[in-house]
Formats: sequence, C-alpha cells, structure tokens
Amino acid sequence: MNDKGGKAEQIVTVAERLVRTNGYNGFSFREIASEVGIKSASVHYHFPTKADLGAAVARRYTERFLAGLGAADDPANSPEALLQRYINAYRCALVDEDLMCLCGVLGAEVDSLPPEVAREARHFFERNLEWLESVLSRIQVDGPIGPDGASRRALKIIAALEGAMILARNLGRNDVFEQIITDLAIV
Amino acid sequence: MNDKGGKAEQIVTVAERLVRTNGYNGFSFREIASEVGIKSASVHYHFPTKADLGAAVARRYTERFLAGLGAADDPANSPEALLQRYINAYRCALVDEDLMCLCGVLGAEVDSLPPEVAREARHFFERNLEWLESVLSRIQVDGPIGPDGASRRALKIIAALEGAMILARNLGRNDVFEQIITDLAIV
DNA sequence: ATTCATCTATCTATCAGTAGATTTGCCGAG
DNA sequence: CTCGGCAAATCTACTGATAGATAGATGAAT
Repeated sequence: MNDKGGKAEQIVTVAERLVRTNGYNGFSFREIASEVGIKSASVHYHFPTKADLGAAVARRYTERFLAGLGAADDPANSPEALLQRYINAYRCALVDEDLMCLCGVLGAEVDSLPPEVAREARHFFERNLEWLESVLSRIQVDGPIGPDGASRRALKIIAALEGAMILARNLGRNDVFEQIITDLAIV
Repeated sequence: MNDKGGKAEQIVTVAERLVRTNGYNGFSFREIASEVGIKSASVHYHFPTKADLGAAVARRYTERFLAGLGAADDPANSPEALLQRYINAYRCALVDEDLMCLCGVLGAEVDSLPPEVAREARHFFERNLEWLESVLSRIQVDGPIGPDGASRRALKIIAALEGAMILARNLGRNDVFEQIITDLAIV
C-alpha cells in the first residue's frame, strides 16, 4: 500500500500539518485517521493520548529542522552562509509549504498545552537559540557600536522571523516577510 | 448583581481571555457561560454563532488597543514617546495581564479561522501599521545609512514585538522580551 | 503461540446551535 | 400607586455531531 515509512510516521506527518494549520486544539484523532486511511483507534495504538502525539510531532519537527541546518561550527560553512540558511528555512515554510512554524503556533497557545507538549515547544526555541548563538559568535563584530552579544542577537533574529511569518500570513503578503528580514543578518 | 456593563460586555471579556489563552479553537460557549454565570443558550442570544463572537472579540480588542495609544499625530506627544507607549502596550500584556496579544494568537492559526474573524485579525495589523507609520514618519532619520522607510520599520517593530511575546512566554522568561526590544525604537 | 497492527463497537463528555417556555424590567393607562 | 402588556433576556431541554479514549475481536507475520 501507500505506506511511506510506516503508519506512525504518516500519522505524525498529517498531525504536523494539521497543528500548523489549526493549532493544537484544532486537530482530532478522527481527522488524522481519515487522512491516513485507518481508524482513530489505530492512531491511539501508536500514540495513546493526544499529548503523546503532540509531543512526538514537536520532537520530530525540531530534529528535522536542526538537521536541515547542519552543524553550527562546521568550518565548511561560513557563519554568514549558515545565517542565510537559517533565514531561508523560515522562508521555505512560509512560501513553499504555506505553513506557520510549528512552534510558532504552539508558542501562541502555550498556556493551554499539555506539559509535555509545552516542554517540546520550549525545547525547540532553546535548541534554535543555542545553534544561532554558536553561529553568531563566529562572526566578528567590528563596528564601533555593536552593543548586542550573540545571545541577544539570536533572540532578536528568532523573534523577527516568527513575527514576520505571522504578519505575512495575516496580511496575505509574502513580501512582508522579505521586508521584515531585510538586513536581519547584519546588525 | 455583578453586572459590569452588561452581559454582552462580560461575555466578550471572558471570551477574549479564553482566546488569548487557548486559541480560537480552544474555547466554548459553555465555558464562557459558566464563567459569566449564565447558560450557553444565553450567549447565543447575544452572539448567534461562534464566528460572530470571535469577530466581536477581535473588533473590541483592536479598538481598545488603538484607543490606548492615542492619536499618532497628536502634537502633544513626541513620536519617540508614542513609540515607547506602543512598546509598553505589549509589555503590559505580557507582564501585567500574562497573556499573548490576541491577534498574535489568531494570527498563528489564521488558516482555520472563519472568514470574518480572520478579517478582523488582519484589520488589527493594518490599523497598527498605519498608526506606527504615522508616528515613525514624524521622526527625522538623519543617519548616513537609514535604508528603511516608515512602512518597513513599522513592520519590523510589530514583528519583533509579536515574536518577543511568543519567545518570552515559551521560555518563561520576561527578560527575553526586554532583550529583544532593546534598541527597537532606534534603528 | 506470541506479538503487532488494525478493526468494530462503544463510552462518556462536550461541542455549536435551536425551539420554545419563562422570567425580568420597564412603560403607559387607569 | 397599581395593573396590563410588551420586549429584552434568560432559562430548560434538546439535537446531531464530534471529541478523546477504551475493550475486545480479527488477521497477519514471526
């Protein structure tokens, strides 16, 4: 059958898209089951509770996202190139996938998430900040002012990207994303 | 009775808090009714459908938010002071109310919103951008570089603020908000 | 024979929304 | 002041749909 990598993987894939479209409170086992071509009881077999599934979705998303970036300290890639790669990951989500960042969605409703899902969302941001700080610390800031350390710059970059996605999607204008990230890499 | 400004107003108030906590797909007529002290059928009397209520919540939020800012071209307030007031509005939502920006939440799940709710969310951003552009155009940009027009700067400011709220709330650290908005007013 | 994965069937709870009765508060007539 | 009537607001009671979750049967693979 159409069994790309096993049903559990398919379930997570469908769930990810639904969460990124509707939020954590906006998807159901039945809808996932229907799209995968099984029954909702079978989804419960793989992921006993909704929180289990939500956490699995966030965990896989984080791993895939970071894997796509590569090592922050890889000497084969300049920090400037890695920064562009990071920004491009968000651009692809917005333009190619036409979806919000998963953890941007989860982050907006963090107070109503089951603890294990909230923990995975926080983990996404922590790992991203770690990666960005590592990249930014390789860039020589020689300007006379340069008040921000790598940590603060990393925060500013993620915030700008998440905010840019929300604005672009609400205004229905992807060029808004490009305007916001202009000069994001050089501050 | 405890009837602050009428039941319709109370309903919108409770609904706003629930949306800002759980997202649009995460609140119910029953929960609102329970908190207000009436039955869910009475909520339907004031707001026939969930989309009606959602749109009313967003509309009142936008009006209240803009009213709190004052006129963008009021000569009694310097543009710099107005900009600080704008940033402070987000800070208060985060620190004092401990809630996300309503339209940040709605914006994250915009693809699953009823059309009239999505329209109100977009309207919030459009009105905010208009106000910010008006304020920013009053500030003399004399720097030798200054590549951004008022429009682009307005986008960057809103994106940074929405992203800062998401990050601060997910990391459970309000100082993250302060770090991100450092120098936001002077670029 | 055991395990894995799926199924059917069902449970209880909740959802948005509706119909129609009832209460409440106000206003004008006597 | 009191009564009748009207309309706004709330109620009870319900519908059909859907939610997450569970029990136990079925079939296939090892």
